[in-house]
Amino acid sequence: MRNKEIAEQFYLIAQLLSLTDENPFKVRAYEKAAQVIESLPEPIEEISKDFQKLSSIPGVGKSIAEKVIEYLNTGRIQRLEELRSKFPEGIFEMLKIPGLGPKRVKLLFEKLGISNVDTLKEYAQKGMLKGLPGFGEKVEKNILEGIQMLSVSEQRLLLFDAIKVVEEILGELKNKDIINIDPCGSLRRKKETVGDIDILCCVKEGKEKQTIEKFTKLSMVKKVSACGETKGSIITHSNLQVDLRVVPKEVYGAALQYFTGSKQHNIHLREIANKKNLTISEYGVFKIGKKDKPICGETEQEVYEILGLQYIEPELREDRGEIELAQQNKLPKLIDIKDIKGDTHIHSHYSDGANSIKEISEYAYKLGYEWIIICDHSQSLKVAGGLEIKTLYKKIEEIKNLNKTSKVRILCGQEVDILSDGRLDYPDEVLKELDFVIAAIHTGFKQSEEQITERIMKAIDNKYVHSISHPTGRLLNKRSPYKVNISKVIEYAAKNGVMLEINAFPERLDLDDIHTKYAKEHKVLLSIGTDAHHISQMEYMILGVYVARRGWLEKENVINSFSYKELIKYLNKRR
DNA sequence: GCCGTTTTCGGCCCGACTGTTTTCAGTCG
Repeated sequence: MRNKEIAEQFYLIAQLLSLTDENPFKVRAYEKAAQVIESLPEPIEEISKDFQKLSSIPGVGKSIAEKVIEYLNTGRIQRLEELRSKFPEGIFEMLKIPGLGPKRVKLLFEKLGISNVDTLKEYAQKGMLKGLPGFGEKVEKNILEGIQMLSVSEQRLLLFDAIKVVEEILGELKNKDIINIDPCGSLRRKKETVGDIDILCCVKEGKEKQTIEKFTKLSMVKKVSACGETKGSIITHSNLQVDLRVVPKEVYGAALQYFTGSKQHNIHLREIANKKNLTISEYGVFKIGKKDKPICGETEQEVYEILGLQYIEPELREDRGEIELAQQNKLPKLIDIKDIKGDTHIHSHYSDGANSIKEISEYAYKLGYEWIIICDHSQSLKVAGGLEIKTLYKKIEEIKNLNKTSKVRILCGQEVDILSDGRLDYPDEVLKELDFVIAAIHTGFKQSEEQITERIMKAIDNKYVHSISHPTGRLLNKRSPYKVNISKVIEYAAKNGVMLEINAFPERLDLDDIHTKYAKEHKVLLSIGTDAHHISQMEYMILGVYVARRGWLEKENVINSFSYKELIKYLNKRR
């Protein structure tokens, strides 16, 4: 699957074009195409076999389609090479400096010949940028600070960590002057990682400025980058940017909609608005030409309604077809945390978990679950305390006994290693004694795409395997997925009635949203497993539900919504 | 470069803040 790689080429073209005098909309067109290609669940190399199909992808026209083909055939794009030859490599790094955009980078390059960050730093330190049009004392200082930032924070924050930060901010900020306060942006859309944090609020009249000032003095603030009448922007000690916007109550919904994004979703909405002779901003929906009073905007629902759209849940707002479905009133009814009746992947102290099965079952009861599945590691995974067959039988016995008194039904499962040759880590006569088997790859990450894909498909062939755990093996910010043709795995799982897991561990979230949606389209059932190694981690379930929602799943698509009776019926049918 | 129930040409989302400016350009989201 080369979608990311190809999208990257178009992002580069867009960046370089922004340095030229080209039509800015051309830049946007390349960016849009890159985003669309990045979000495709199918390998673009497959789609490209049919030029018609490729060029009919919204945002991909004839010219970009040709470039995709060119890249697939030759490994390069002529247009990109031309652009590259005009600008040195160091330019890309300069474009990453916060506060420095294409216009100024171009100016620096053309007037002073500056083409990398180090040179820029020298010039700025010596005060040699002043005098260029638009460059003053402050700009010089901001560039130096921007360079500082560049070296420290490259990574995006895990959703789970971002949620914690927001809780802290809201806790400090809340007082009687605040009427409403909500995190927006990618955090509200529950994206797997978050680049910065946007918070929206409305306050009692006359308290706007005061609220922003209080925000810029929070204990976590390292630097205040903006402090105006309606907006404050800070950098925290951990180099995270947090923005606060204050808006009037009458247009809170319009602002919430606007700041939730995504950018592409909003652009699409505004195009629809324009066709209806309307215009939308964070201050409401207006008739074109009548900017004095908004038609509506107190709630998000109103905004969608006036555009002739069904309300769209934040998790869907990525411009991946949700707007078209909303026009036809055909949006999926997304699964909710309340639909969850059990967890399919919890480790106990039999392997590397911290708690006993009894403790886990008691905690599950507190969470309101009907059932849980205890999946420990299998015998070859020695570092994680993988269970020898003898111990596994002891575990089966213990669960049988616990079930006599337990308030939640406990199923005995195992997370069984898919060995490097595709065999499973227990023989069939052992597997058949288990209620639930999830198969997973923990070794041989370096194998080729063919090998890994084959391994997983072989595991799917085993009639005792119910689900494939963390199907791509990625760790956010740490490790790329192993090379696996995941769309092929999804199609094969569909054919064989095997589930795929949405692993809800904060740094996994694997499957991701895009392939979860692809799995649904192929009628694959998903299992959400927290992979908890401590009972407190069973709360990660919500993260799995977020992925499911971003993948358009309804409760029917997720085994965790099954009652105990339905679950057993389903599992027996499979055998 | 993309796209089309007004169009195959002429549009393409919208506003806040900053810094350098005397009315606006650049950047960001």
